[in-house]
Amino acid sequence: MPRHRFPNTRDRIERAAIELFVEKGVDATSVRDVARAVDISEGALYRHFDSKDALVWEAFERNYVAFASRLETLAAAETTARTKLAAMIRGFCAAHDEDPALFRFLLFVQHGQLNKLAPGTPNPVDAVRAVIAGGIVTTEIPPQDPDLATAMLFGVVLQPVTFVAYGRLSSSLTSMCDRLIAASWAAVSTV
Amino acid sequence: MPRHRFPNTRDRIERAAIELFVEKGVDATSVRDVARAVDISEGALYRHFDSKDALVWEAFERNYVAFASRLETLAAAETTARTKLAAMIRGFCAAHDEDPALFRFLLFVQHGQLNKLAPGTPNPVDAVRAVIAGGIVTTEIPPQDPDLATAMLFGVVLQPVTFVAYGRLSSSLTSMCDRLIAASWAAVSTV
Amino acid sequence: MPRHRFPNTRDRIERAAIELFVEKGVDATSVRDVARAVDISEGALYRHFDSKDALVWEAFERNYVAFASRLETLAAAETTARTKLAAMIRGFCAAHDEDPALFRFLLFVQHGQLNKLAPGTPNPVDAVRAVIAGGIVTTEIPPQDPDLATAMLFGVVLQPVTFVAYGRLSSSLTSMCDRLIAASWAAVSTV
Amino acid sequence: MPRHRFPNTRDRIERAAIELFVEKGVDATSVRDVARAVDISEGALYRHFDSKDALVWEAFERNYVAFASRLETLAAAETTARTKLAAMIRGFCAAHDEDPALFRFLLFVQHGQLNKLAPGTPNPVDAVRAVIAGGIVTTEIPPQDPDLATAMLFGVVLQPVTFVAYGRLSSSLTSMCDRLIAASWAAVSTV
DNA sequence: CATGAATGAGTTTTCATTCAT
DNA sequence: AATGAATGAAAACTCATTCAT
Repeated sequence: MPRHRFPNTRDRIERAAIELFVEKGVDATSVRDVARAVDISEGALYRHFDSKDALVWEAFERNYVAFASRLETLAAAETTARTKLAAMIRGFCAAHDEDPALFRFLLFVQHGQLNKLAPGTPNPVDAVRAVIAGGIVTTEIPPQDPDLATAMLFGVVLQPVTFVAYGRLSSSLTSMCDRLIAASWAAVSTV
Repeated sequence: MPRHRFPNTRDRIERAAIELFVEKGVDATSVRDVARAVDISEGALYRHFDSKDALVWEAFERNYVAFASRLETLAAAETTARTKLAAMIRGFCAAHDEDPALFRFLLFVQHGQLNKLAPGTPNPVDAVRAVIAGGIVTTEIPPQDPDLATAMLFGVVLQPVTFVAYGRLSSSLTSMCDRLIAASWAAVSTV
Repeated sequence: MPRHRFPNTRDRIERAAIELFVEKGVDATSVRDVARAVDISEGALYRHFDSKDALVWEAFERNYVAFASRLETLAAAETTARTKLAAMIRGFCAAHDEDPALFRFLLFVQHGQLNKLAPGTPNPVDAVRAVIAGGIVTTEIPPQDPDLATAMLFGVVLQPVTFVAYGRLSSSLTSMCDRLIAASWAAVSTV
Repeated sequence: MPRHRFPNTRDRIERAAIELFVEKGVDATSVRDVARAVDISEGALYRHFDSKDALVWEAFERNYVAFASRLETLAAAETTARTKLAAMIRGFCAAHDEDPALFRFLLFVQHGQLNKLAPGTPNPVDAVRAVIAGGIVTTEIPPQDPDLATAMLFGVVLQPVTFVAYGRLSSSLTSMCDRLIAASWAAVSTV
């Protein structure tokens, strides 16, 4: 049951904001920039969001939690740590290729907001970490600091995205996905 | 080779700026913030830097190139791709632990400036990429896209730094260094 | 003689506005504040008042004139200047205690509007002044500037209200009423 | 030892602000209005005051406390409650006639700020109240609530100022001063 | 070299008011 | 009557930069 039938102003604002935030950064994007992109007045924007901060936060939180849930669902459909991680990495690649701007907003522009989420809220970092920690328990993955393993896996998957963003890699993450899965598993398994 | 034996005003400005840039972001750091941190007037700052942009750029470029040279020197002292990469990763870890603020400024806050460097200027990305490309030529490293391999290696090394920054990992990168070397090599070798 | 037996929207708006105006001041009270207090939309408020200024003015004028008439009626029932003034001061005290917010709105928040009333419109200042001027003519009150005498009487009666508002005096004016009457008469008689 | 030799910008801002605040009210006076009156930019004003609130507060506090001290000095030079009060009322009248705008700013526009002063700070209300309370102790003044007596005295003295402001009385308070003294004493003595 | 006052454009936000539904 | 989205002007405030001293 969507809030409105067709792309409403609120969603259009959020969308334009995400694109500008990724392009220029949050601080360098003014409320005026966003309003212009949506072709409404600045005042009208405040009917839909209490403040610029609220706009940033709401654009982040909803999508971030949704992405985490998506990852969790993908993992739940698999049985081993290895296949769970593979499914999740495929989820990262698919999400990136479906909507690179949103992906970069969530994982780069606003990733520092992660610790502002209410504790226990689903998030991609904890989703991956839980699978890795589980894999260590079942000995599928050698004993090690699960946080470090999580960091390395994120690095293998996300750093190529920044190379894409700066034109050093071509834009489809999916096309590299098998490689990212293999490399991630190797990184996590080699202690 | 410092310009003066004791920190001069210019260096104190650059130092304070880097710390503020890392803490709050470049846009959110005002010239006033920097001047206050150094306890000089705003006007005085302009005796040393033409503009805020110039301050940001000079703080970035000099240190970034110096770091790249350091990495290249470390690599040059080794003979195989594997030992070159290991030495460079040790260089990353050492640089981070010596000066985390500078490291994060160069590799995160301003990494997007990389493509504003004059082509051919030494930089860490090309330094690593060159070794990987060489290793592929000598068959030490399996054939693959050297940019993707470079991205993955950077990811393995840098992502843990962001986990350190957000308190998810303890602060010494050096203590994880051997692990990062092994994991990087595994990631790069597993195609 | 209320327009309707139960408070209609217009009256509820006026009432809420008066309370907010007294609490925060007219300028600091937004149309939105008023609309929220009455739980209607901002647009709806404009069905009942042409503008914020009109709301302020109508809330003032009607009640101010009504209060003046009430004072005049009280005075008319007495025969001497002294008893007329006493009756009017009792009227002030009763009006305050019945509805302190309205009283303060009329006599403090908007008292500066007094000179915007059409000349000849009944108002408390002229009501009191007329009795004092009459008392001077009949020699009940010693000869003096009737405006100054009016000012002093108003001061004796109204200043305690501000002390009540700031918590320096307890809230019932009626309980001090005899004292105010005696003091006013003394002030006006001592030349 | 003034802060600067000649009328400096800070003082000119404060002065212009007081006049505008009295004329239009604090809320209705914008920072732009003040800056224009002093013929500086809005930004420049913020070099001298942290905020509009700070401007209002600093303009109030310093002058209010100075006025209170002046009253206390006048009272201290007299020996009886009656002569102390007379001296203070002369002080009110003189202060008004010297600078009506400042007087009205302190005693009307911002009088509600009184309870934001740090407890124990000299202020006109407490100065008058102390003399009245003392007079009750020495039986110069009949037993009564000293707060009510203070309120009435303030009323007798201040209400004529509002009548001056609205053109109902001529502008010199000093010319009415003996009358105000007599009336105040009568009001306070008649219980 | 350094200061501190000044500027003007820009920021986020609020507000009274309008109007299609 | 009522709503809620929209507007445009104005509010308070910040900022990079300049310049006389």
